[in-house]
Amino acid sequence: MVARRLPRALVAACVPLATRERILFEAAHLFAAQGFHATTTRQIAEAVGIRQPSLFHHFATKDAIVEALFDWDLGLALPRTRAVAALPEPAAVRLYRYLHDDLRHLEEAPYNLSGLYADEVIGRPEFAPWAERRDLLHRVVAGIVREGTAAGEFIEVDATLVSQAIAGILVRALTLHSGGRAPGRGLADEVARLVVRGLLADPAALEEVQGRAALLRLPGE
Amino acid sequence: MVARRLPRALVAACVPLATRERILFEAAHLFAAQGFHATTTRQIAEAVGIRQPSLFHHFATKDAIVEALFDWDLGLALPRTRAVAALPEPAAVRLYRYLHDDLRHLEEAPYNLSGLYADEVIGRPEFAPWAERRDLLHRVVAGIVREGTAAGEFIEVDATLVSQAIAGILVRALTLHSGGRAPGRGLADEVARLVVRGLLADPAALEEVQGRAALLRLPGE
DNA sequence: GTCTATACAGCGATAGAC
DNA sequence: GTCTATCGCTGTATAGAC
Repeated sequence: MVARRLPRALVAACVPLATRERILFEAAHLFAAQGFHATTTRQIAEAVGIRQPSLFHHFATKDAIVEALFDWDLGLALPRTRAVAALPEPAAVRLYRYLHDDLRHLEEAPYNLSGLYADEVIGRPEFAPWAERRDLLHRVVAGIVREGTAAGEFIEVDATLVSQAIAGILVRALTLHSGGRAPGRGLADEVARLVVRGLLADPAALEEVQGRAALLRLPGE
Repeated sequence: MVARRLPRALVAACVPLATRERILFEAAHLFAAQGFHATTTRQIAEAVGIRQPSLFHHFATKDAIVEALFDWDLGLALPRTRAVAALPEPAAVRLYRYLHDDLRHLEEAPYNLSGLYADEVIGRPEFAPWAERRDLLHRVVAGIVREGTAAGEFIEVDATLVSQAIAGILVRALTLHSGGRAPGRGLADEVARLVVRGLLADPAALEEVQGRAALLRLPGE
């Protein structure tokens, strides 16, 4: 799947994707820019280059488009995060690796996913299963932070607050990235360094943490 | 204005506010929970206890409600932040004070403002003046960070990335708070400590920074 | 698989009585 | 200042031809 490593604009311009994929691509971008409710099915259809009713041949409802995007994102991120969290490594290393991988995943995504995690979307009762999975992911992250504090690696902090702050940073960093920042310039490492350094009882340990995180082998890789 | 220091639920239940204020209060909460576009004028009216057309006696349009909320928030935060940024103090002290004051402002707000800063609202062309003011505030914050790095107080970081990360944390911390966390439990200081510690070249200086920030006297106080 | 035509519900906003 | 009644528009989704 080399397409995921190319700049999004190139993908959109050159690669002849299936209509279903192009709907997901254009819908995600419009959701990110305008919000879900402000984006009409007519706008999505126009961006794809088809008529509005033709959308409904590929997705039964507008909500189904959102579900497909959630599935693509959380369906991958949640198992991977749990795998990282379960490794027999220091909490700082696991947290670093989680941050790095999540940011890379968002950076390399063919879709701009930053519009999905606003309360107006994921907070709707119809999407409650996805909200649960997101909360579960936050709890896994909070668990790593709590273990790090207990082990003396991290300072004393409210782990829930930290996991929420991380969620806020990730969404926001993504917005910045999709706003034109060159991908691959090290955003993933830059953010991971910033967050982990702020938590480490001994910030001088950051370099070793980053090095060990980079060497981690996840199950199935 | 002692009402601002009471829990919001109490305010809503006991204090007989003017209709205009109650519209702002209920609209802000609905915008935060559902998003702007998903919130209908009928829902706002129902929450206030009047009929839908009666809203338009107090606000000419639905957008005018949003404008009033932006004015209440940014109209106060922007001048205050600029005043803090201009003080002859170390960057760490100014950043700490900004974070603390902004969080207190959000905590004590009679309105839940977390719904306004989603792209679907502030990104709309009609609200471009408010987006400009928000961006200006971010640039002021980035300026403090940049000065801190230049002075050797802060580590080497991308100041724009940091200001975006801070924006993400603030919105998210607010969501957490409005979700039932007890106010006044030190959220403002907890978040400010976390962020400033992550930036300080010498994290041990945090205690002194916090102490000096608390003693800062702003012009006109 | 895409089209034209259209159903039909819900939206913001207005008119005018009280 | 609030009400009832209603307008005009836009939204999602469907029907059925090609």
